[in-house]
Amino acid sequence: MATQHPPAPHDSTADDAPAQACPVTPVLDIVFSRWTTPILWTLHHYGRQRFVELNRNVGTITAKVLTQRLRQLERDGLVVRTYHPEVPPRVEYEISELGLSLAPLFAALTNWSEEHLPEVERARTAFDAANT
Amino acid sequence: MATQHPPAPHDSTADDAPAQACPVTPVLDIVFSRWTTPILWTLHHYGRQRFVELNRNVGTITAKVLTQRLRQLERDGLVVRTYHPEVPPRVEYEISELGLSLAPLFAALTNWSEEHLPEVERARTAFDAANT
DNA sequence: GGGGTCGGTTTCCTGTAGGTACCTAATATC
DNA sequence: GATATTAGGTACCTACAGGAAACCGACCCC
Repeated sequence: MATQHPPAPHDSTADDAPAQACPVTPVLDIVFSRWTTPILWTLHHYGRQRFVELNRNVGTITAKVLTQRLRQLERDGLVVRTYHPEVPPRVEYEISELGLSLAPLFAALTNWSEEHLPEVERARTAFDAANT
Repeated sequence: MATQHPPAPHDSTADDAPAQACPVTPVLDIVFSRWTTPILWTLHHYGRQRFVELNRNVGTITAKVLTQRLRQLERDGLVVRTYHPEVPPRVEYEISELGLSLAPLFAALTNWSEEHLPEVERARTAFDAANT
């Protein structure tokens, strides 16, 4: 599960600790593990949706992976799953209040993207040009 | 290289496009691909460092992966590599100005972490308790 | 001439994320 | 009775990221 970033947490004994102390690491596994941002974004953009809708609206994700990610997001309290025991079963997903609290973070992200992405682009072409 | 998030970019034709249009996706590959945050954090925390120092200061990363990530970060313009053609070669890495522009983003991240991580913790234990 | 240092590079090997395909229960429709 | 539907679950397989270890060149020390 915690395969995305450095291995062991740490007892946070201040300064001899290397980058495990990097304070953002745990958040990344929660919010920025693969597919989670597109899912959250889709839920935020289209509102509450059932499984198949979500499956269509998020890009090319397969049903298996979608359920995996949704379980994780549900476990972390970022999305709410409501199951209706009807005859063709109906399940709806929506963003939780905790999930909505990520909004400023996403805003900061898009903001940085708008301001600095072209600069990254330029750096890349310059780098590639320098290494013929 | 772009293995972390949804497949193809998109010509951004507004509304029929699904989650590829998620505006944060490209930034994630740049800033939040594996090991990049610990590296950036270490460079920011300890200042300019040479390769072996960095290798020690970032947690358990291997030299191979460290060079890969540093190349990527250099190419994206987030770190600056200075090579001194001395006898035991000396190479120093430091955060670029563009890299420093990520500071508010990291701040937002740590801020969210401090405010909401316990809530995630609670959600997890509640979820695990509900699924005996 | 043997060993050490620095900044990598190369080769080999493995774990695992993720894809494909097929299965289910319960009903409704044809 | 055949077929479709929903929300997944399961088995199998593959690709690739990343770890381990050996190697390198140019010089220094001993």
